[in-house]
Amino acid sequence: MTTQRRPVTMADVGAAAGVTSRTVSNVLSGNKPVTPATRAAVMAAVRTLGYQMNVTARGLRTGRTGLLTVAVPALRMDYFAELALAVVDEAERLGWAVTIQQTQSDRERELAILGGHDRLLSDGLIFQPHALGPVDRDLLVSDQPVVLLADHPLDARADQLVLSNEEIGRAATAHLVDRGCRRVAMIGPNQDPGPSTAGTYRLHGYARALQAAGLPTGPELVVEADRWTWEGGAAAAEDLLASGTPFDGLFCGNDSLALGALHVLRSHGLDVPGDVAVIGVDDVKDAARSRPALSTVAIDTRSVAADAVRLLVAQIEGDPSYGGPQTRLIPHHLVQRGTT
Amino acid sequence: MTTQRRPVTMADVGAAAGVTSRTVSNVLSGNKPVTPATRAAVMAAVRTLGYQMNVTARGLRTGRTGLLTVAVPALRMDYFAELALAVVDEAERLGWAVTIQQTQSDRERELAILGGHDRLLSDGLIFQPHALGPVDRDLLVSDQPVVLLADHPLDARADQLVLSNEEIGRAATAHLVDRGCRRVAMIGPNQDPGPSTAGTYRLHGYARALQAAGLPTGPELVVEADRWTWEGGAAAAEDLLASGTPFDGLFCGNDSLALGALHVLRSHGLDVPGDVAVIGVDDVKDAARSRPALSTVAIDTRSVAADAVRLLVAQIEGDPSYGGPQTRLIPHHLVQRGTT
DNA sequence: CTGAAAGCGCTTACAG
DNA sequence: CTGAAAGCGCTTACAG
Repeated sequence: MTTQRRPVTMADVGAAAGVTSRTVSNVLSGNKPVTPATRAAVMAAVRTLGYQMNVTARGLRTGRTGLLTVAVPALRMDYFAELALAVVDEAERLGWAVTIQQTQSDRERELAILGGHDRLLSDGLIFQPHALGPVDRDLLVSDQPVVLLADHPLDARADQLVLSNEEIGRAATAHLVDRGCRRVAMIGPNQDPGPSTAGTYRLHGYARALQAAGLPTGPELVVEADRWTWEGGAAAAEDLLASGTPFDGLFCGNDSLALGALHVLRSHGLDVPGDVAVIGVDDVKDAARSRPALSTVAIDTRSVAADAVRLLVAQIEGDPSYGGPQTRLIPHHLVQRGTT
Repeated sequence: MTTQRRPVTMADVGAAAGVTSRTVSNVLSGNKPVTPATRAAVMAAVRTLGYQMNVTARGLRTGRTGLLTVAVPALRMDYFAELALAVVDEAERLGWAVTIQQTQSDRERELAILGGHDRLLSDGLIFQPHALGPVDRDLLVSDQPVVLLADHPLDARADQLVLSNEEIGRAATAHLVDRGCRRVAMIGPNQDPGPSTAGTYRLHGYARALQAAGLPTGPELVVEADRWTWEGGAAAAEDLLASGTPFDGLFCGNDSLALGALHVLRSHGLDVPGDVAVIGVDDVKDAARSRPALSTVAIDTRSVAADAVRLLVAQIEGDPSYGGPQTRLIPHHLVQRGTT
């Protein structure tokens, strides 16, 4: 059925319709006015010959591919998966397609993508660095349009949407204190892949909230989690319980950790929030569906994605309303549910 | 910082290194042997000038983009989101990037993507039809490499990975019967978007299992769900409870429905599996994490994705081991957990 | 409103 | 192993 014949070109269509490829191009792109009769003849030839535009050739000529790239650490992590899919959805709305790249939090890979060495077939990049930190800010300059999603403001001339991570940690912890917790543990900070991850900032906020309330802090209350996943949270909660450290509140670096920890706490017969109150960060879909439903500091990935796509497209298209690189804080808000 | 200068080309690199663009191409592609001295000179020039390959130009010349497209009904549905992301992950492993398209189960959009009219910048397509059915099989022929993920075998000359949907419905229902259920309800079948969706086939299997066991069937036991989502399952379960129809087993068309229904059943004070046993289909990530954990008929999206990518790449590359279009059944297996 | 021609930046037979 | 040149299939100033 699929005989290997030479693909139909605009010249072929033009020949069949009695015009040149230029007119075919004008008809299909709609860039230039064309008489109705010519348009009809061209469209008829398109159908007869089964013409399909060679998008690569157009891309070479126009310098546009119609593609955006979104690069996240790993899709295995619910938050990044939801974020990447939200970007796909928002971009589609504006007529752009998206390719998803995983950096695996690998420093070399992040540098390659940002620097454009691992040149991707796309017109712009939405990038969430994970292994790169403030030290690397000079590298964060590239000639490709880029929007950074950052865990802290970077001193880079690039559009960035920045989480208020310390404030998020403080707000979550303060909420636990407000709910009566006196010994608040935390699951989340990790050494790898870098010193500038969300966990470190959220830890600072956690410590600040406890100090402000005159409550105890200490290394025995803080458990590392290598992977910010459900499994990572479950394992960390097991460790925390095994350590024997008493605690009546638990702040988890994100919802995936919190949901895993919640599962373990209840499996050990603890009442949540009676024995331990639990709070996470992100408001992933599952947060509202757990039993009890998870309290969290919500980050609206849909609006992050929408802002990122809008900013990126404005850069790419040279939109006059685009006033140059800017840094915006990503809003967050507390959502109280059953676990606190 | 980002001054708009003419981008560096291979000719520029060649000029700086004292060779022509042909040699630069040979060095960067590795297609032809090059003397070490020449290679070193070229690489030095690449670094000095900050050369970045124009991938679009290469694509026009070679006829390859290095991109695959995966088109699913909607990312809002967990199963399709997990499937699309699994394709991204598996393709990355083989050195391909992926763009994700949503059809929104729209017939016109499905036809456009399949027919190649909405020509996408990619070398091949992994496609899950939702609105198209057996009636449309003639349309399922396109000149682009394609792998279909289907709810029923299509009479199309294309690679297809097909779910055994009727058998899945039968196995799930038979499991409930084995566990002692005598009045088994089902949530799932829907009229829209087409008559050939998974729900219809799974309903047949459900009915067959009940008849084989000599157990009652009937319209009052079957609740439609417009959307196969958590919310759809919750709403359907509310309807079922409100109808007053007694039931001690519940087969849901997929896990998302089942998890939503489970939530509602427990909110109404019902014991699962004591009062009602529940089973779903897919084995999405959340299935293992609910309380009680959800029994299900597991479909391994990772292996589906891996097979689809492998088949598609074999087609694209004209792999001699590729023996032409074939139909493969996607394996499934029962996973018993806490809800049955 | 349309034709003839140039050119986007690569890769690849054709020579040497 | 390398140079000079053609060509992939479009879009777009240049003429008319």
